[in-house]
Amino acid sequence: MNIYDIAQIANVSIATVSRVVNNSPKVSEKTRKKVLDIIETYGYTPNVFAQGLGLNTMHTIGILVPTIADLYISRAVACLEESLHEMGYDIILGCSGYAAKQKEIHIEMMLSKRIDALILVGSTYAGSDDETHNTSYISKAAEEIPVFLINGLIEGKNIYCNAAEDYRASYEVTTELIKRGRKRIVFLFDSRSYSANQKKSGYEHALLDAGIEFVPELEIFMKNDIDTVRSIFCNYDYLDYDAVFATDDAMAIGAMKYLKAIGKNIPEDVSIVGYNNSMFCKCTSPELSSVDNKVELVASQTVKSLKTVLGKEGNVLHKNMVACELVRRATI
Amino acid sequence: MNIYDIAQIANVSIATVSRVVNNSPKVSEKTRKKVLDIIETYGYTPNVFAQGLGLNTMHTIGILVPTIADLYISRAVACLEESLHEMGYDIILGCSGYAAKQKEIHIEMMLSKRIDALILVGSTYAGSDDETHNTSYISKAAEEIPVFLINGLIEGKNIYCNAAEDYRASYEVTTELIKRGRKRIVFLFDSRSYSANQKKSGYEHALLDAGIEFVPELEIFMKNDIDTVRSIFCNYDYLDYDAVFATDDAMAIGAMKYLKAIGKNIPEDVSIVGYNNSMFCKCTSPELSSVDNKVELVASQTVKSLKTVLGKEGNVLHKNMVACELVRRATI
DNA sequence: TTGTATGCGTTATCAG
DNA sequence: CTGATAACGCATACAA
Repeated sequence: MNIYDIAQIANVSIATVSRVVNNSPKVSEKTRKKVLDIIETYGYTPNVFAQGLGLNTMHTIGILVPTIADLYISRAVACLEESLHEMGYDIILGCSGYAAKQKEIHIEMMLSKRIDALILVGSTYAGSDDETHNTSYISKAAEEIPVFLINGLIEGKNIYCNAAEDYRASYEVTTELIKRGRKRIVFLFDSRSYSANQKKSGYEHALLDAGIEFVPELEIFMKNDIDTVRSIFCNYDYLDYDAVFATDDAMAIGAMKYLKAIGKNIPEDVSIVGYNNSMFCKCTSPELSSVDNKVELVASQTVKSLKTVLGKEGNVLHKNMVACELVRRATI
Repeated sequence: MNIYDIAQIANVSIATVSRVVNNSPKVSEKTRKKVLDIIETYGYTPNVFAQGLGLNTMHTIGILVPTIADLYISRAVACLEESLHEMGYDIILGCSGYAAKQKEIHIEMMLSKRIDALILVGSTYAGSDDETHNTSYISKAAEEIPVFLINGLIEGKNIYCNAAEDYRASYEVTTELIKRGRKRIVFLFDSRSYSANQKKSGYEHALLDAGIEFVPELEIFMKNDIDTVRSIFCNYDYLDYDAVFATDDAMAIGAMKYLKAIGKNIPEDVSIVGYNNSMFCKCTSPELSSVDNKVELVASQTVKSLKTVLGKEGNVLHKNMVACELVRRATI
């Protein structure tokens, strides 16, 4: 069933049918109704490929994530999908992992699908997880369609960034720990991504400003996995720390489990703060204090930017930051 | 840059370019190389819309989920995406929520995008979450393309089901609890979906077979949310239970938090078992015992089915079950 | 092995 | 307000 069939049955031209389908105002009510009825009874749906061929768009947004099996990312995608769906867009989802090569391949695949815009979720797309440290493939994509980063920052035309103020949040958390008398704060991180660097920097500056000695050994790079962290944490007893601040909740929980296992009291002996304010925080006892980096807010701001960019209505800030908030539970 | 441009530059016909692009064997090596070089230098990419128009496919698979912000579902999608991407498919993701109306709308939107197959993740698509109890919209979709259910069971042509053996798992868990001396086992569930029903049935039959009285009040329907469960659980003290078996980890954790708060010892006073074996299990203390329903396995089996159905190679079982496994941690 | 011609189902332009 | 017709870019049957 195509537009010709409908036209023939309705005794009109395909142009008229097309107008009816596309809600063109220049169709008489009578004709419109007649055509609409026939479309209804015969169950006609326009062929998106043919539409796409002419319009060069299929009303589709690409969302690329390192992995969807991550609480922070999946929340972001959930939020994005909801708004975009309401706007009539479909989502093409890609999970690229963290390797540059696969990121490029995925973006290329999406571009070839003629998406209307690309959303990159996670700071891995703005950072230096791999040796190349190269984000030129993103700039290249931005030559064809607008690119939106969530929690990443890349300069460039047609690239729009929405991110949490991780530097500030990290600075404030560290400052609060210091105010509470903590002097040897372990900083756990699992990547060299843009946001990880921001967090690290905030941590370091807070120490500096408070006149606390910065001990490089206290910054520990490790895998973001509860069991891994827990099992290797015994290697760091010698550090004699009184607080742990992690760039992700899972690492904080791994540390907490180790500390509890060796009989430490949380937070009396060691304060612990995680990041992302994920559901995990509610599972532990004591419940984990964590930085809420406002995924939903960042996501909805991203959609807002996207809307105005695609609608060509007015200007859009290249960079859009949202404030985080430390959620104090029982580990601080 | 289209096929005509390339043809002109290479001094061949568009047919030849097309053949080169599609790896047709009937092109001389010399011509192939020449065309390939030009394609490379000019950065030509076939227009998927034009391809789709002729072939009526864009090599795209639709994945519909109630929500992607769920650990079980996002793991399933992660697994699906990986395999499908390798096979050259792109993913169109939809988050429908649990209401029938939205499910239908989403499926319709996907069908209009001419996806090659539809994967429905979660038993909500096979159950009776809403009054209508109607899955005819799925059968209708199956008239156009193959539909694959993950953790759902619907009879019908062109519908293929892959699910965990929830009935058996639930039966076995309940039996194990009984063997350990538990007699009043609370069963927590949050939906009337297919798999929830299976679990409930397994629970009931295990009681029956063990000669334990089945107490309807012990089957409690509630929202699948840690805080909610925790806060309403005080209403059930009168039930005098000695075990809690939940159809999702979050509910189990909510119950556990309440029990710990009122001073119960886990598992001495009350045994607790969750479902899905999610990351949450690792966060609690004591760590939560939970049924591993093998998401990754179910997902990869689904992809396998999809592959043979789309490849029209041989028969595919309409129903494919995989065994679960109780992961014993510290709450049982 | 290569080229020609046609169809795929729309949208858009232009003329009526 | 309506209709005829030309793109849109590719795959493919058929011809050479």
